[in-house]
Amino acid sequence: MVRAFRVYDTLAGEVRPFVPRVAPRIGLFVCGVTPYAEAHIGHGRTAITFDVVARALRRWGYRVLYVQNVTNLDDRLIVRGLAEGRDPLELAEFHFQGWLRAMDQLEARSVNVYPFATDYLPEIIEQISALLGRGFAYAVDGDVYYSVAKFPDYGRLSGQRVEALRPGARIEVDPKKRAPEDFALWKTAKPGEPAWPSPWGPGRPGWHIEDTAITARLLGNQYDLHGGGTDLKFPHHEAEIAQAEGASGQKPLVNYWMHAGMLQMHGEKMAKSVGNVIGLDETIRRVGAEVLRFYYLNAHYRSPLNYEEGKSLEEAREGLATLAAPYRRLREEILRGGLTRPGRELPPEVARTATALPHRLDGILAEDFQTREAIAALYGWGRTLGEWGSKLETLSGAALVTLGAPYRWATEVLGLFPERTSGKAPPEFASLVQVALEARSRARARGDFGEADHIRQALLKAGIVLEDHSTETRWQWKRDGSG
RNA sequence: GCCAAGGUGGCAGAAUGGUUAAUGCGACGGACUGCAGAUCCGUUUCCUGGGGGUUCGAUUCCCUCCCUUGGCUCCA
Repeated sequence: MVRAFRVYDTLAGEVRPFVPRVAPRIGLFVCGVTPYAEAHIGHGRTAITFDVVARALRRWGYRVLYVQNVTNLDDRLIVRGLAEGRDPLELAEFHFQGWLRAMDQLEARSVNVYPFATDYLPEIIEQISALLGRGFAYAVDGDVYYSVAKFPDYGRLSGQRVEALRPGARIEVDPKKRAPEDFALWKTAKPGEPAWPSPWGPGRPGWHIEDTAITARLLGNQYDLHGGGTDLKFPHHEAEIAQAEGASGQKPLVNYWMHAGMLQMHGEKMAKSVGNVIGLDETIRRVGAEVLRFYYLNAHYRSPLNYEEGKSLEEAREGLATLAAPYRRLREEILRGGLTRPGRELPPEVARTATALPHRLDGILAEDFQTREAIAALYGWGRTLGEWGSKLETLSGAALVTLGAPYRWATEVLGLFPERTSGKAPPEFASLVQVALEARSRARARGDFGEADHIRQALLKAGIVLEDHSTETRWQWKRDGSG
């Protein structure tokens, strides 16, 4: 019924078979963004990683509930809001809408619920109360902290020993804490800050507690799969385990932990704090969402991916173009003749390969989501398809559809080659281009290549790329003049 | 300092206890073209950080050293 697969579990430190708690259902939670500013391409990488995970699981017959939280209240939002004279909640909403638009362009629509932290205040307060009641937390003048010493497993996920930590290495230690490793569950509001009522006075939740309050409500005290960037392993995910298992008394919180590798910028982590970020929106505008998506998937999700300005995405664009070209041709052929077009059938072995390849690709992804391996295999098929070249015209509609099967797999699982091409020109535009092409053909026929090249150049400036073939000239609409 | 993940061709980046270590980019040659591009064919045989060990055989497993990246309490 459902396909078996294996995944690298951070807690186990190895690739192991995935067993859902209640097959075929899988509860998936991924730490989402804090929308205090425009997202960068590092955030995009994590989102695409888990988008493919969710797509693959669904294809394999699992019923996935994919939850990605939105931290719409936090210190950075407050600081930013104050600086810009905007309400932090409104600021969060604004940037979250931008995030959603980017996700839509990137074909990442697999999230079922984007819960906002502020919609789960009752659950958060309930969980903090439970932790206080069970002795895992303590209150100090309106703040509530988790006492890490009460939770012996703390540090298991990241392999850290609490004694070996260096307090204050990056963040200064809050003097109200009993121990430097303790973390805030509830924070008193300072004047002018957004605040919610609580048994400990008006304030707001700490960062870690929102996730476990949300998952307890939506996915239960225990669930299957938790994802996020590796930078969240410690302390965020350790804190989640400590909170949830402490509050519910049930363990483990999750059965599998997946962590996506960092996107690096010239060998350094891309982060606002480092000041080396490249915006998600501007990148999508510049190279197109599909190129960016391909760039992410052309590496293993756990490996660090090094971004080189002026090189990485340009290389990805070339690589994607090579892979996409034969499929574009195939699609044009299908559109021209339709599915019912008569013609030759495929040689049996070609048909067999085309039909079997998607299953082989599933097998590759079922081994810890090796998207790069799958893409490598697709290139092989692309070459086969390319060899058919002009012979495509002789094939039946059904044969053409069969040839496209591996690419349709890529659309379904990897989200590449979307049917909806944003660079599609409207019909009236197309007929204008056609007029120009006819003029150029006449010029070429009479040997006036100066005029022919002039037309070609003029069209190129408008973003139209021509390809002369033996019997016709095809054209393609590029997103921008640079491509 | 401690913990974690890595070091593979010109570059990016896979995989595996065993025939020529994938794939892409780039480069070069050829076909096609008025030219170019796109596409197709071919070439790019000397690539697994250093040093030990286990093994018939190591890039893979073990030890050690060096280097890079991430984390060390509100970073995806």
